[in-house]
Amino acid sequence: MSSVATQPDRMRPVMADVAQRAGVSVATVSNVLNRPHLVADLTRERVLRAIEELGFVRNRAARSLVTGRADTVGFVIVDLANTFFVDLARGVEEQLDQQGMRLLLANSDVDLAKQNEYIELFEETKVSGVLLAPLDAPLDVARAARARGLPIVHVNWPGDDESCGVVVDEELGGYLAAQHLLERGRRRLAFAGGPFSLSAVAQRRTGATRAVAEVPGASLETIETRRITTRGGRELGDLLAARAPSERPDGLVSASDALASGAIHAMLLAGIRVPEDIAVVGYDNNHYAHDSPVPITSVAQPGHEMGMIAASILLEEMQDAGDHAHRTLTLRPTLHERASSAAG
Amino acid sequence: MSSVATQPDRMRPVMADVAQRAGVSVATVSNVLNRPHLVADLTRERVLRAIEELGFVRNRAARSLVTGRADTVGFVIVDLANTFFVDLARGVEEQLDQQGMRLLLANSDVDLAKQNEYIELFEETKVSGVLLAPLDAPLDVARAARARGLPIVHVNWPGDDESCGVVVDEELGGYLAAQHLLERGRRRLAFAGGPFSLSAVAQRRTGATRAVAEVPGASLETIETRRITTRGGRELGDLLAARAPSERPDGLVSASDALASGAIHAMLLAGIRVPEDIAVVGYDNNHYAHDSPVPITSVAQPGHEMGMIAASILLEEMQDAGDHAHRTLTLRPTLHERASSAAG
DNA sequence: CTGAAAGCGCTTACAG
DNA sequence: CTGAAAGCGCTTACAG
Repeated sequence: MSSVATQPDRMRPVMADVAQRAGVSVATVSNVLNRPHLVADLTRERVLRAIEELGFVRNRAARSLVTGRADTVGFVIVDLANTFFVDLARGVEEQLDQQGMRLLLANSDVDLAKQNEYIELFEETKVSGVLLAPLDAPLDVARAARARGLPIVHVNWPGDDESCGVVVDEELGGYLAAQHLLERGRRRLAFAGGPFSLSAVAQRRTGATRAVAEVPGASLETIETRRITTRGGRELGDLLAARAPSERPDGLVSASDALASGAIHAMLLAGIRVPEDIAVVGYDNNHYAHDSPVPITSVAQPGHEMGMIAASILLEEMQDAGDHAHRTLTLRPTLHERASSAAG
Repeated sequence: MSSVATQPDRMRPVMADVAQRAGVSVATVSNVLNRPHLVADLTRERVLRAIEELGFVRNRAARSLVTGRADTVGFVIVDLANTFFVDLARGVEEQLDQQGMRLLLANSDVDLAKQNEYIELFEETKVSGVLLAPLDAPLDVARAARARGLPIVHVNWPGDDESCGVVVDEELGGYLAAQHLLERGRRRLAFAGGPFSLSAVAQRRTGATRAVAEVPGASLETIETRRITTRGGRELGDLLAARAPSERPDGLVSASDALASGAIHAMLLAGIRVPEDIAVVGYDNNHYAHDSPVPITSVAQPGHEMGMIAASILLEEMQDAGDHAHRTLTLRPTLHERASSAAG
């Protein structure tokens, strides 16, 4: 620009610079990097030294332009603030690592526009595949990208005719929670959570209903809450405390640990004993379950395992694009027993 | 491979395909995408239609190979399970969005090897800059990448002669916490946290010491814990409960909310009242602070703001590589008052 | 307003 | 074992 532009552009060295310094061709430099066994020992050492001295870093853009492949996978995550998804990401990374693939993350933050932008970014970047933990909304952008040949696997969301998915059996989770309380002798159960427009919450409730139907004399009432946070839980606890003791359930299935934690807190303050008066089961098995004044029995979703499985399905799909049969894998949640539902 | 490979390779369309279909040259297709004003209306429409019909997606690798630029920034994060860093990422993304830049995340998971791998991955991918929230360990890989011309800004870590950083004043945070307790009339303070090899913990302690030194008759004891988790907190609470009441502090500065939450839990179980017997201040202002049986007064770090600032410094560094003066920006933490330190 | 051509930094047959 | 050459999919001066 300026007339006295003496400042040399700090040029990042490229393969040609390495080749020149080592006194070989670029093909040989490339071979040292990609098929070192083809190169004579002394040549290889010379090239390696030149790379070292120059601080050469290979340009992946150029590399993958030629090979048509990338060793990177993208993961679009609906809500990183939820540690369940961080567990998922860890599982994915562990599986990918074993295949020498790298993982890049994007947080869509429960925003459909962002989710779509990140899917497109990954597609343009030519990652070799995408993992998508979507929000509860239409997936047409993902579908279009898939139609163009980008392998996409759904995580925490079912697949369809043209894609795979890995989910946890939410219905079973609700069933296990209610069944556990019934086994403990509880008969007047309540299921709390909401809004029921969230499919996971609705399915958990369905499971609880099924368990109760199997036991004569048992009943289930439904309490729809506005949210499944600790605040929602405190409102729930206050609501139960305001009832006459005979009108209260003796077992509570809560759609989240946060909700359970808030409810327990409010009930303890009101003099209701947990588990003696009301036994409680939470959902998610996260820190709320451990750190509540009364440790909470909880349904755990296998996040890490789910991530590993989703990653291996994606790898499979990336390899044999031809004869791959799409499927949805459903994992089983497990119940972790703690004080909040101890035998009364 | 097989002899009857009749299955046509599902070819992703490239610019040449679009050009052919639209009856123009690839240069014109490129112009439609990059400088649409140079192209006649009718031609542009024809090209756009061809793009649409073919489902053409631009190859970023090829693009950035030519331009030498990328519109992507990478963020290497030490621990995504800590919501503070998720807040940070949100701030970064917001700032980047305004400049039309995209953000890719990588979780180093408190693992130095991973941190280094991701820095190198981003460098090879030719992102235009990197944000690094590092672990408490040597940064030579980052330094080397910077020396090769990759702009890197430290987040939650100070800069040095050749790099910028954005940090929170940890010393001030410790000072504010202790000062608050002193103002509430507490005189026998304790600072709990650890290990002190973590510089943030050590600095918070230094701040608490300074506040206590300003008040005649006030004392501060230090309790080094093995970790700053809720479990560490319960051990801490048990330890305090085991002492004779006269030997206990009347104010506790805790290096994290998790630690404070665990300690409060254990103390309540032991019949120690919070805040009457011991007032408590936590650190981080995360969910533990809100959701504890006794809501916890806490020192908040401005994660979102920090992310925005770090991103704008990086953008600045990416633009004028020449006359950029490296600096470290220090943000002030704030105290959020809750029941755990209410006036006794 | 449009196109032919060069070139970004690599990898990969193919000769030698 | 090594190198010359073609080409991956784009963008950008430069002619016309």
